[in-house]
Amino acid sequence: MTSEPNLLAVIQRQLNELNKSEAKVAQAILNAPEEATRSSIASLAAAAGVSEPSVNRFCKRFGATGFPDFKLQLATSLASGVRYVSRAVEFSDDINTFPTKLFDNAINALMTAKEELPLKAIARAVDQIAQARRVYFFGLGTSAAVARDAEHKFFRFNVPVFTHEDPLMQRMLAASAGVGDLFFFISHTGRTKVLVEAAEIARQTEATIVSLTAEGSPLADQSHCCINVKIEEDTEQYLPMTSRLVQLVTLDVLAAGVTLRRGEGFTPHLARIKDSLKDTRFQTS
Amino acid sequence: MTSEPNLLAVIQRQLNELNKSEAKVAQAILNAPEEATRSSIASLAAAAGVSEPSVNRFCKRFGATGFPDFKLQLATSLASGVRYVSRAVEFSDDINTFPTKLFDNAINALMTAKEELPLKAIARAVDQIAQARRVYFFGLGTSAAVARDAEHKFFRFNVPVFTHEDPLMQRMLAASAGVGDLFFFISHTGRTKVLVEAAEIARQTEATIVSLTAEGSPLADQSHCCINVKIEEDTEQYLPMTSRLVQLVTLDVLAAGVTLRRGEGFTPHLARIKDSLKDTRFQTS
DNA sequence: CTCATTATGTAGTAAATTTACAAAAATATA
DNA sequence: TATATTTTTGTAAATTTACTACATAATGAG
Repeated sequence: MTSEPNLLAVIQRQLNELNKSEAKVAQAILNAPEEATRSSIASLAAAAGVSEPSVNRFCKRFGATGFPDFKLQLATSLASGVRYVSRAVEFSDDINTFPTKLFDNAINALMTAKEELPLKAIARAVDQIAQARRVYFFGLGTSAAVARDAEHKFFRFNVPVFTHEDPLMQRMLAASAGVGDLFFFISHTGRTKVLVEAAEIARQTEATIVSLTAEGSPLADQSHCCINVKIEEDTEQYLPMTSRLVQLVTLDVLAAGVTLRRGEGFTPHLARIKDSLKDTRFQTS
Repeated sequence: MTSEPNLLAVIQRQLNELNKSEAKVAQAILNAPEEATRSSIASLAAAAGVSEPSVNRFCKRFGATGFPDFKLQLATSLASGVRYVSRAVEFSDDINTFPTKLFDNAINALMTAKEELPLKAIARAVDQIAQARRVYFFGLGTSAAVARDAEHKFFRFNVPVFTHEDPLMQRMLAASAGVGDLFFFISHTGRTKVLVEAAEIARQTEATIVSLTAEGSPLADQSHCCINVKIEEDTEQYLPMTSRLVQLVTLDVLAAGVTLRRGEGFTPHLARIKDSLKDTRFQTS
């Protein structure tokens, strides 16, 4: 089954590559998706201002066998509960609308990322992490929190893991790196100067450089392995919200990959770590 | 729209009360529901061994306006039913399966949380944060990274924000709190001793205590306001993965809530913060 | 057994969808 | 710039699909 998880997102993404009348159809559907699932090809054609065959061609372009099949896929996609592609919070929103919007945006971002996971890069990064003697997670701003989260995950693999938010520490550690050291840089844009500089410094050593960042960015250029996660544009203006979620889950994937690499015999080790926390908690009554 | 959660269950339940040919139709649909959504009224009638109008009548009996409408409802019902299943990573998984599983689990966790958002608690927490003179975000382990992330978001609101991972610092800060101070505790279980103790200490002051944790937990008991997000059980044994994502998005919701509270006039302030980062990045070529 | 009621199917009709083809627009080429 | 070629779009006819009205069959009551 190759049914797309979110048909609306796919339509949204391809909006530019459509020709005039197909774009009109796309817009009509995006405007009122639920209605589209209920309307006939004639009424949708009218709503979009195009002819009926244009609607039909549109449907086939998106992998449906025809209009009814398309409606079915659309309905299925909508049923998942994520209504719209990506909706910005507005000042007119109230408590009943904006929380849902934010959750929807987060879900959409993960769905989009999931569709285009760079599996080869991930596999390679797992290899490199599994072999590393020491791993440094470096990020700044929001990505610093992501790096911190990664640290909490990866230290479980018997590999010394370090995080530093201080750019000067990052530079110095990069400079003193050697064989077996792995620097893992996290950055949404891949253009943060001090981080890129740290990567440049590390690059001059024997260390391996992996980055979770935008393809083609200065940071990616410095990396032996770049994991480029498809980032749905953050629609909100001032807070990076969705990109870090994708980063976190991607790091989960890497952690799981390393665990699988270690094999079943590694489970007791993880269990011991888990047990060590037992006494820090109040028991469930 | 009062669409039933599971149309198949409804059909199953009414099976006895149907007359002969309607029962045949019901059986045909129950045997192959997915296929039914794709077939025409003629082929379904053939499959059931009845006439086309019988199928049509069957559809109307179950609240649909006709056969196409029924198919739509059926498809919707099938889609939403399959959604909420999270699957654990197994040692037999390979690179093509486990990344998808992890993303699916993350998506499911967010969808589940979205269904049962504690809007009143969220609204209250927004109120309290918006009025606070000082906000402390405290978490330990994975939640420390979440707290760090929150710090990065909330400092934008002109309110002094602090995070400390050190339990001793947390205790001391809690002890010296006063009116206008808000302690925001983040904990998946709500049972981490040192965190609960810090909350108890803070509780003896004039400070406000908000927590993002499990309902009914010791930590929740200490809080003036507890935001209980529905946590899909982490199926993986050793790494808390999905719960922190829900926490992060919930904090995004709170941040957005505070922004909306501040009103449109606040936008320039946020823009200034954003601009301040401009020179830290390499320009896009 | 007959009548009334309900259930089911037949056939025709209306609607919706698709196909084939032609006109129009856009693009490339001379 | 004019012409040829390709792509896009619409028209109209063909086909498939769904629905309605009505007739027949089955069921049950008196």
